Amino acid sequence: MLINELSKRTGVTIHTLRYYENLGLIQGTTDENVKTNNYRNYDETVVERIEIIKGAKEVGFTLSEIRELMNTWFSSTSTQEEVLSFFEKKVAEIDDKIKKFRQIKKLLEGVMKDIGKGEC
Amino acid sequence: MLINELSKRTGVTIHTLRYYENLGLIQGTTDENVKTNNYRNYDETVVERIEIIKGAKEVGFTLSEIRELMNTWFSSTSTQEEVLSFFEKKVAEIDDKIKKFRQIKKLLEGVMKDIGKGEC
DNA sequence: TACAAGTATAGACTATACTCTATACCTTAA
DNA sequence: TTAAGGTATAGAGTATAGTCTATACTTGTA
Repeated sequence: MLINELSKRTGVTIHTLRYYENLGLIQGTTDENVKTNNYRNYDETVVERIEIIKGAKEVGFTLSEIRELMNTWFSSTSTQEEVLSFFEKKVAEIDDKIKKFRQIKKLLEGVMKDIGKGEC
Repeated sequence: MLINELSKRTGVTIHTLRYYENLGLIQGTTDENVKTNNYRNYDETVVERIEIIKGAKEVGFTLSEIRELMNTWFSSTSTQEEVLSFFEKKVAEIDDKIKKFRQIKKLLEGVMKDIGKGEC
């Protein structure tokens, strides 16, 4: 698919998709048979990558962290140990964030309970 | 305490503290008896507010969301219903983020398991 | 009293993640 | 074939959240 369809499929604007492509987060392929243009084609794996990007962004990863994560994921130059330790680090970070979320949530719910009782 | 001590107590730089004060996230008081300067004093409640800011930032709230949250929290102009619905909305957002974190974590752990088995 | 260190204010600068504009070229349907 | 709409590239502009610099005034200690 071309960039327009990719944009519609993912809900990400064309501008942002090009921005991601410049950063190396996604990669389209040009058709070797067509020499007249430089139109890039994007397949289903690109759609998947964008879904990963969207999810990872929502939970607080920066674009460069996401690039690092995906490069590690899809790379064959890293050793198993490198990949494992990178992912373990990320999982630990996620656990930490979940813990912080729970604390804030508890705090908010505590205040809500007090309000309900008219103690505020 | 003055801004230097506040900075040391909270681990937030003086520059950032002034930035927060400009945004209305914290508020120091000037001593009425001292007319020669405009030095601001910060009490323990300011330290607490900064701890709230730090926590909320870590779980992905923007500074303006935090300001809104704290204004609602400390305000007496909002009705109970307003405060409750604001907090309920935030708790729902947190639940959503925790869910997303779990998904990403599961994804990462799935890959790690595959790597462990040598399936990658 | 001199001077180093602290404080306040304003404004410039930076990084991240877009978002938009200009320009130019390509494709396709009427 | 021409005009509308799609695509690529470069670069400018925006918002958020700092971070730094310059300037000027204040305070406390030697």
